[in-house]
Amino acid sequence: MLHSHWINEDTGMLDSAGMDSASPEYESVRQHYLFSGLEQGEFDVLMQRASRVTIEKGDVLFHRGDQARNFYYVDSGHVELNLIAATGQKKVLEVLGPGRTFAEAVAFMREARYPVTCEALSAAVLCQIPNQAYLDLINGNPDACTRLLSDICRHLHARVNEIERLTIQNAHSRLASYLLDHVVETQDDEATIRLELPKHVIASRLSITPETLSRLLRSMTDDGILTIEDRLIFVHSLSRLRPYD
Amino acid sequence: MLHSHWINEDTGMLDSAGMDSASPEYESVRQHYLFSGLEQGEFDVLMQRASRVTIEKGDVLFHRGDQARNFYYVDSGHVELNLIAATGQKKVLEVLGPGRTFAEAVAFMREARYPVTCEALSAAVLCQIPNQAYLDLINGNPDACTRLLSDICRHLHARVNEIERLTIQNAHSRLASYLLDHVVETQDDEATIRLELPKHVIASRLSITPETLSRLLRSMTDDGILTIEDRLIFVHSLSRLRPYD
DNA sequence: GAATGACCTTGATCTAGATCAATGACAGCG
DNA sequence: CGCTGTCATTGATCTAGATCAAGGTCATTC
Repeated sequence: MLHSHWINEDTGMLDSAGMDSASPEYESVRQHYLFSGLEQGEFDVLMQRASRVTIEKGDVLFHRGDQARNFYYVDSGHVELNLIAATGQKKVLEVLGPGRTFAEAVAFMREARYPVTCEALSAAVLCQIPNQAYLDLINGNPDACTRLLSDICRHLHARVNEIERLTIQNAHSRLASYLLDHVVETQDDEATIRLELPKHVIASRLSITPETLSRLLRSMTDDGILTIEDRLIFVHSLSRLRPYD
Repeated sequence: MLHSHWINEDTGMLDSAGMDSASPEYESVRQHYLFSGLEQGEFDVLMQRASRVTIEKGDVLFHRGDQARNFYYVDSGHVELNLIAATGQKKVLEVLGPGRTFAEAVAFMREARYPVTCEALSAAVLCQIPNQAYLDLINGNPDACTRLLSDICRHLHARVNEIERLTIQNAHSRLASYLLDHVVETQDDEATIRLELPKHVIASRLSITPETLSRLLRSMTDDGILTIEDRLIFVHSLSRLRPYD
């Protein structure tokens, strides 16, 4: 279940605590590029219509097909956006941590329904912003509108890349790309990678099974390309990892 | 090669014939929802900066990674947007016919490069519109901006669906979905489908090989679900086709 | 009317990755 | 403490779909 200062479905107003932009805890929201271009007054109005949602690990924030009335900013914790097949197979599209927004693109569809399901990977605190509140704001704010366009185009671009990865790359290359995307430290031909997510989540992100992920990593260590130590991976030869990418 | 009244790369102005909005041949462009909301004066300005491009079958309009300075409206013919792997494999993302626009989403990225390659499937006539011309226009036209947002979100949505098809559906279901999307006539449990594209293009669109497509259609006819007659497919039992979807 | 080339089909074989099944390694908890 | 649940590994097997190879059907061109 969701444990939250929940928004009243009918009035769109807060049931309990509202968000006060003066409160330092929402300064982080203010920094996000979707909001940074707003006047302080505009931002205040927006935050008055926003609310705070606390969810526990495994909670579902919304299901695919639900009416989309809000979008979200992640304060703390992690959530995943996934697709679930009739057969029960799950594909993780994206994992979002603090500072990221999601579902903002859905706000602008007429018959707005979430195209994905959102599930918490850990306890998380979110800022929930009604689509209409934001729409009211950018109507008459061409600057914010252009920024939003650019934001959504980046998403679109990311999806095109994802389709490419799925169709013209194999599991091996997808893993290599993923690893190269998560390097935390590098020097010469070596690098250190920190796996922030449980392996089975990474597997789903890469559209492979946990077994296959395990075997791929195994074969890479056997080939001497890398060493695994708990959640840390040491790449000994970036030049041998990269060709797969 | 491209045979066109080509736009001058440096000045962004026409080398030869410009587009005159008064000319009846551009009325179709005017109808498109990206332009229908514009004032006549705005539209005229836009068309003065647009140009006409004629391409032959197999011509490449732009390559993936090229600087994106224009987007396009299809007057006649068909073009495909594809991705090509290092190994030479090709994946067709989308096929566009008369009345469709493409690459408009790229206009709003800062470092704008085409994320796909555009190739003509047949001789085609396109209307080429400089991104900047359209950007100038919607700057100060919140209505056009919102419509554009909605357009791009629909694209985004389509990509999410595509990813779903690729990851949690198999080739059989993808074909079924494709067929159901291309029904031209239906009654009761039967339907007629017209294949507008060569089978190998359809195959790539579905991310399968032509051989597999041929075999899948074969097995469906063997099962009595459908009959194929040249480019026409008669579905005898939609209820047996649909479950795959 | 042979020749070329674009499509499509069909068969034989191969393979990446899934699935099924068993076992470990831990963490939390009564 | 042993118990239960979660996560990861490893092996054995299976399979969807790719790849390779060979024809077959047209339309176009010389």
